[in-house]
Amino acid sequence: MNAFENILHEKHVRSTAMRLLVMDTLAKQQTAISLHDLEAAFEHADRITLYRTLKTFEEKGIVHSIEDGTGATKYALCEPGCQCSPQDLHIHFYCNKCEKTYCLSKSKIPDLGLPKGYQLQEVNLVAKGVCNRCSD
Amino acid sequence: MNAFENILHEKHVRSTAMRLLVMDTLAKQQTAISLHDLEAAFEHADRITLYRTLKTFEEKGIVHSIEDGTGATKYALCEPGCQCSPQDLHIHFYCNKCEKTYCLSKSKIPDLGLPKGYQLQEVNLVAKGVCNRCSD
DNA sequence: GTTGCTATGCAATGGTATTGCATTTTTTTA
DNA sequence: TAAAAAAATGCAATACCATTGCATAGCAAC
Repeated sequence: MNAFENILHEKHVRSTAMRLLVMDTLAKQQTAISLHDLEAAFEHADRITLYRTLKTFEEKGIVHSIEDGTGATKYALCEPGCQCSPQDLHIHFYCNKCEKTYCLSKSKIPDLGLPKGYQLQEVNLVAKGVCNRCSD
Repeated sequence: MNAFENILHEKHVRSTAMRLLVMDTLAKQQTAISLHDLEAAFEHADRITLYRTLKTFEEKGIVHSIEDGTGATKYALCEPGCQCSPQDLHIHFYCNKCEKTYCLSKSKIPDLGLPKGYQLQEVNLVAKGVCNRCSD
């Protein structure tokens, strides 16, 4: 049983060939990718199956999604130990030059100081600008 | 010349009946609204004209847009003096119960502490949970 | 008043997200 | 092990939001 199978088992998601392939593909990315990107990484995979795989992964806390404002939701594998609670979440950075969305895993979301009465459940924070690779 | 006409003039946008109506409608909202919502506020307005009005307003810094993850971009009037730079920006809050998006104008975006080499230009921060009206 | 630019309105299109249903695969149970 | 149940997959179809092209109307400058 390899690492991916372990994760699926831990998260109570059945291990299938397709799901392992998707995890493997996501793990190889340097950036968060869209459904379209994921589809392009396979030769003969059905878009809908990939879509539902991502949705299942998201529900079960295997990937997190990012609304980066491009119109296409991006997905990336969660870090080990991530519960997807606001404290676990990190900043995402969308580069206006290379048009990629990066997980800044080490930059956690700062305390937001919400007004009284607001109950925080999730945070989607996307910083936009020029990434370190493009700013030379 | 009323307040809205002044703003349009300052921002170098021509004052038209349609644009003044849109500003008026936006000013009356307690929340950021979508193009669809805006359309519903008028009886006989063309969707595309409203779309382009919002786009023009956004370009000229009259409104700001929020990607709240619902799939439909939300718009709200900028505060007086807003330059839409990261320092001016505030947190948005999407309520999972009433499904509305609020501008928390007094809650500015905290310092993000981006890694070296990342140049910040814009920030889209949407906190999600239950708003103070729905949490009683 | 005429010319030219801008705004408006209608039509059409493209892209992403999502659901329904039939079929296959996997798991459970007898 | 075979049958039954549950879940995953694949194809088709759809809904919704965003966006562009083009023709017309309105305003502004000369």
